[in-house]
Amino acid sequence: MVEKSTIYDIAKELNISAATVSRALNNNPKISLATRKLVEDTAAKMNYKQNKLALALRSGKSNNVGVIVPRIDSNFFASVIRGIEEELHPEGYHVIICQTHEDQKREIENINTLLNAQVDGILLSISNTTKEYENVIKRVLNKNKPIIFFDRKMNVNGISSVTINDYEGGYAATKHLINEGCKRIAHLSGDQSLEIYQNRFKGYKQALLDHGMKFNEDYVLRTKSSVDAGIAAAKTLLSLPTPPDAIFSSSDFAGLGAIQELKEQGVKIPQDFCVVGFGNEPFTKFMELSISSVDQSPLEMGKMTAKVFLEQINNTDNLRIEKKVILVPELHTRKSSSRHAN
Amino acid sequence: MVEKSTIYDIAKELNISAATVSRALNNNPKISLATRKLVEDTAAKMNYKQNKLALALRSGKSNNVGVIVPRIDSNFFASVIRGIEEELHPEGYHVIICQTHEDQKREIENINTLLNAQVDGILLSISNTTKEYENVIKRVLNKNKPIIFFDRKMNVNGISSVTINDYEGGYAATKHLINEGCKRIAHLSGDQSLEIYQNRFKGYKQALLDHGMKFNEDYVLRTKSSVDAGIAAAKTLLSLPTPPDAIFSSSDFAGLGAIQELKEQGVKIPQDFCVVGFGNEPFTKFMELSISSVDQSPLEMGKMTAKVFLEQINNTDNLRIEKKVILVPELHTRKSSSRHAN
DNA sequence: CTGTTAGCGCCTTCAT
DNA sequence: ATGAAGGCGCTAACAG
Repeated sequence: MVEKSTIYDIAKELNISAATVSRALNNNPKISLATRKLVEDTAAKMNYKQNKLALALRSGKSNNVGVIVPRIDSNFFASVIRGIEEELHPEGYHVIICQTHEDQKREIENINTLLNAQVDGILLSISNTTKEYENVIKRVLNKNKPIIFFDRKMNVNGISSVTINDYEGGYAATKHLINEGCKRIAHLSGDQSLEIYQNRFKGYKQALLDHGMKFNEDYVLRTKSSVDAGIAAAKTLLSLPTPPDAIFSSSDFAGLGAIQELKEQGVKIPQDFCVVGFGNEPFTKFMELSISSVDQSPLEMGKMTAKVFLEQINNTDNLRIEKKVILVPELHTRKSSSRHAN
Repeated sequence: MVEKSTIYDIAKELNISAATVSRALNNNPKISLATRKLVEDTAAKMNYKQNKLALALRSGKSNNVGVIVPRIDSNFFASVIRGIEEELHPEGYHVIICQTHEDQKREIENINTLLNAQVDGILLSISNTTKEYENVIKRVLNKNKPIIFFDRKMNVNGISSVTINDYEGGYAATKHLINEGCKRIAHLSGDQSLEIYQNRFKGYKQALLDHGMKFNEDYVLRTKSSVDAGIAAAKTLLSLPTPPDAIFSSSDFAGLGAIQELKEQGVKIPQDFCVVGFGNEPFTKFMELSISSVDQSPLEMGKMTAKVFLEQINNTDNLRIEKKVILVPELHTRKSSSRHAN
């Protein structure tokens, strides 16, 4: 058994040309049934496997797609990637993963490396927004390779994106708290340089105003997405002269931290204080005091992102498509905010 | 600005040969400083980027590594992949992700696709064990490409693996329960066709015997790794004539389900019943009644797997190395099994 | 229906 | 110090 065989090896074996072998293997119609059969059998016998690298070099198509995320070990991003992979796999594409760790330098570096590796497209959730960054993005566009944002996007002309309606998510969460009778709703607002957090904040604010409630700056705390940040935030809020009676957290982790601190201080949830998070992390459902949260349907988002990429790559007319897909978030109400019968 | 340039474009621009350009760009010592500088500047000006695909075809080295996992959206596998990526990225390798969904057919298919894509190695956590499968694995070995198992391995000659000591994990968890005073310890044992679950089971059994406790077949339930399976298992156990007073679950999810059912039936944890899980999923720590669990240090496992791969690939002598790395599991005791002061 | 040729972009002998 | 040539493995255009 030969360890590695090329179409040339098969050709030599059969005393025919490599081109014929190639044609036979690729189901080219103008090949006699006899030779096709012969070639196929010999290929199998010699354990021939097509070298996709050579094919890629020749065709200019690698069938690889780069995916860039801040980190992969978060339920959200892992699920998005799962969706992407599941949608792309049947189409013969491979997914190459890169992490940025929220570091913009690494993000730009990753984009360049992926381009050098000749990926057919890049799907990414940005870490940051600057002018320099925008230029790099545009360079990708110039190469005529699809680049698609998911979740964390940036407004650049000609670039498609798949996001959820964060505004609506923030609005729904806040409205729900209002319906539960909460009067002073605080907000843990995340990194405001990112659109997603801006929009959750806007939704929160608008919901307050639409329901005749006063917007209070003191109730808005900029927090990181971590349990500790949530604990700290709750401490701050509870020490206010007039503490709030509810929190809409833009992050489940911060929400969890807040709940821990509230309990620590003997605050009764949901009777005296309600909490809603964002992200629908698995743990929100598992807790004894389950946490209400806004679901971002990451699997769906991944699949949709992949679909937009496929549309774009299969778009033979040369016109550039710009598609903005906005998924609808879904509020899952759980114990942490359910005062009425459940 | 040219959209795409090759060394030939640079050569033409400077009226020199492509070979010289290549040499200059690759820091070949026998190039005059003048031309090198010239080439570098022009390359920058023309926005030249090396085509890694061509390089890969020529050198037979793609700098891609395939990683095959049952699924990516579990904390464990996502963390392992993170570790792999972090270790491999600085070395210039890319990580290509494939999911099997525990389907052996897809696993074999994935291996073949990765080989055709000319990856430099394959890191995988197997889904299943059959003779056919073993043959495919051997075929990879014959190609002289490193293949490394992590977590879920299979004993094949010449293949390295990185695992944790599941036996020890099971032993420690069980011993801990004994120390807490539990007398009738049950075990939710997972898919016994996989080594990891076999070993956790063995550790459990041996711990019982070593401490003069009786091993009771009725207390061992084969369960899937899911909350529902845990609920069902708890129901079964509680309906026994002599129900157990503790559970060592080979899965955190099943452990969680069991806890939910125990509470449902009014059993007091940890006073009347202790539970220890396996995997140290994030939620085990977050619960109000936090769940004791055995940590598998997935990040470490990923990094170690990558290191073993690098060792193997950089091993110039042709001798085949077989390395079995076994990480030490760490029991995190939490409320679900802490009767004594915490 | 099949063979010949050429080229994707790169690097590396072998010359000079 | 540089150039010319060939080949990694594949397919598509051009011949017949």
